[in-house]
Amino acid sequence: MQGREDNQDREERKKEGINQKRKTPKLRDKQGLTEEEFLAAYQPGDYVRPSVATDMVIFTITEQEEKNYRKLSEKNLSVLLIERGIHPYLNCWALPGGFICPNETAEQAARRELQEETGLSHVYMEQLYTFTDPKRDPRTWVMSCSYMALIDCRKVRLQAGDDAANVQWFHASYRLLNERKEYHHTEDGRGIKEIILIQEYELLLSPDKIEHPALDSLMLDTTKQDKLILRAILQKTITKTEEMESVEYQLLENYGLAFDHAKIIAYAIERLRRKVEYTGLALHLMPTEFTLTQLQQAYEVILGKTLLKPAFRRKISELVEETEHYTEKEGHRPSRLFRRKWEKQI
Amino acid sequence: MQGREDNQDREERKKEGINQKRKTPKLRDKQGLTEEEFLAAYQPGDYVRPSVATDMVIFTITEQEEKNYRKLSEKNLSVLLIERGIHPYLNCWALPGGFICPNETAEQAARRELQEETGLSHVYMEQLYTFTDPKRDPRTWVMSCSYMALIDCRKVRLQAGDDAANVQWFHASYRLLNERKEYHHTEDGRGIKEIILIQEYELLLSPDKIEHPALDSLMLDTTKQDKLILRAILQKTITKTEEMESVEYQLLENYGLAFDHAKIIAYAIERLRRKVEYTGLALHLMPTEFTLTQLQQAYEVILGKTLLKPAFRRKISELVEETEHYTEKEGHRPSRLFRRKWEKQI
DNA sequence: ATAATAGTGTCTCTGAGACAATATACT
DNA sequence: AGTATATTGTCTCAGAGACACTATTAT
Repeated sequence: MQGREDNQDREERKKEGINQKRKTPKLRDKQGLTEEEFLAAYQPGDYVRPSVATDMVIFTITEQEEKNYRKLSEKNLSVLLIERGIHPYLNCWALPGGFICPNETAEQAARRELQEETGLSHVYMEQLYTFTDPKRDPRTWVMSCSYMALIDCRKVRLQAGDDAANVQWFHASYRLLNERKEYHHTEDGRGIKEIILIQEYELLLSPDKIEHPALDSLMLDTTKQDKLILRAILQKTITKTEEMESVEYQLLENYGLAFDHAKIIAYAIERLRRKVEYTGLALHLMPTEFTLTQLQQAYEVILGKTLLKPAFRRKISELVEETEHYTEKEGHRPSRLFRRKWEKQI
Repeated sequence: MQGREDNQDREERKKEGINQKRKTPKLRDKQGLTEEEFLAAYQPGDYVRPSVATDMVIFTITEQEEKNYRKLSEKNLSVLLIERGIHPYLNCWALPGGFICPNETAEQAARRELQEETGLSHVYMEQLYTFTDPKRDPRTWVMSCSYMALIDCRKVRLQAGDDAANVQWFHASYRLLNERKEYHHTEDGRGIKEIILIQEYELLLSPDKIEHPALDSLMLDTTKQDKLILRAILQKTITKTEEMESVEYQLLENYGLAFDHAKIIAYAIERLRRKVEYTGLALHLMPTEFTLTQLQQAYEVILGKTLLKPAFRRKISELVEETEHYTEKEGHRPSRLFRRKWEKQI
């Protein structure tokens, strides 16, 4: 029953509370109850509560096979999506996720989901944002506590979930299409009251070519696959006044993506781009041993711009350490393999 | 009733969904239903849902009166707390906050709460983190979607809430007491499997001296006030392995603060310290016109260290602009007043 | 006059940006 | 041999840190 919890759970809560040293337990409230008595008598109110789900934006770097044996393969920033087998948004693609159970934290729920979908458990993960628009789910009131995970897709065996839906990496492209500014002047016309910056971003998600053996079993129809491009237009409105500033996202168009997941993905990409600049976040996308050029390519696909090699190497030099291994059979000079210098970074 | 919603709400949801261009509505699922039919027949499941509240960490800069007329007043970073008049945590101090209603977003709920408590509506606010430990509230399953707000306390008329509890600014001090590292080696003893960094932080909250006229009406007993110092010891555990890293907070001691609010405040202070370094966030704590020294003091109390004047002025020069006003009767050379250059920062 | 802060000048050092030059395996 | 990438070197310029010096008011 909604809001009802078993006695064991109640007992545990009480212990938790009492274990924290505090003065409250002996105090009596206006009804003359101690905290212990209050909690024993407590009945959760019968008002409406939201469902709370976690949605995960799982990033990885995928690569496309090159025809020229000498050239390096082109890299992409990719996101894992699942095709929905049920209403609402039937046959649309959605982020992996699920409802949070009463005995777990949101992070535990997210890790459980990640494990089910990819088989991975020890990966980098961080909480992104909690989306609470009451109309974001057409069924009922559902909040989404979103997470971002960074993984190396080579470690993954993709598994279609119980609901027999497809799972697929989608190459993500997120770019600014246009922007405009509005200046709202004060009544006397002498100052500025408010500035609004309106930007339109395009989010494109196209299925990655299947090169991984584990994906063959999914038997996706390749001809159909080429036409499948998910597309969303997001309007980002930044409002500034002297006192405050606020950012708001709106979905102007949305083709093939479920719920507000285009918003969540856009938010994740923005966060990733920002954090990559000042942390070693991108290293979580790499295999154990990698070349510096591979790492630079990862940075480049995330930031959407090319970087100068010497500057890049200087910047990340404290984050990596040399191994004694080199690449082989690459059609050009072999390059040294590096690994994460994770021990030092604490 | 739990999970039940009225028809009007159902209608609105349906429209929202349909307004988004998508292919789903015509599709039929395995039961042969279109999305419209599915939603019309949809009954929310009768499983347990969490309550979701917002908690707000409202920061401001308060100042203590100096005896020496020449010296500048000492500044503090302060947080607004409310004394609880009911169980649980009766007579403990808590962050302002409340439950989210089904017709509003978390941010709207937070702004509503801020308005009730301080009378302010247009202030800087950002979502912090969603705390989901199922045992964080001894009553029942309650998640907290936390927000941080930055305000100028001179604009505030503090109002005791309906539950007749006290409202008070608390000077916040948050500092590292000690840290230790543990290295867990691999079985063969040749490498490192895991590094754990354990830090203990002390969070102290002491009531600010009442200097604001609006606070006089609260008639706090000053002798009692001096003894009232809230104190929490937080243990921050950072676990690193080659693949992942995770951060966990634990409350080792907690005197006088309700729930896990010490964790939320600590998280907010850490976020504020980080963001102040690379944004103009601190400007939201200032009055409309301020001296550069005042602004520097705000930075200093947030970061907990002194800054060099010329370097500081260079760094924030793009964020502020001159006015024609000067301070007066200060016992030393008057200083120019500046204001936020908010129009340019977009 | 003096205490205390306001405001500016400048020297040094570091780090990022930009371009150049050399090295090397694989077909 | 030729190609494409690997790797290192260095010049310049901007910005942060550090210290010093001058200016100005109320008591």
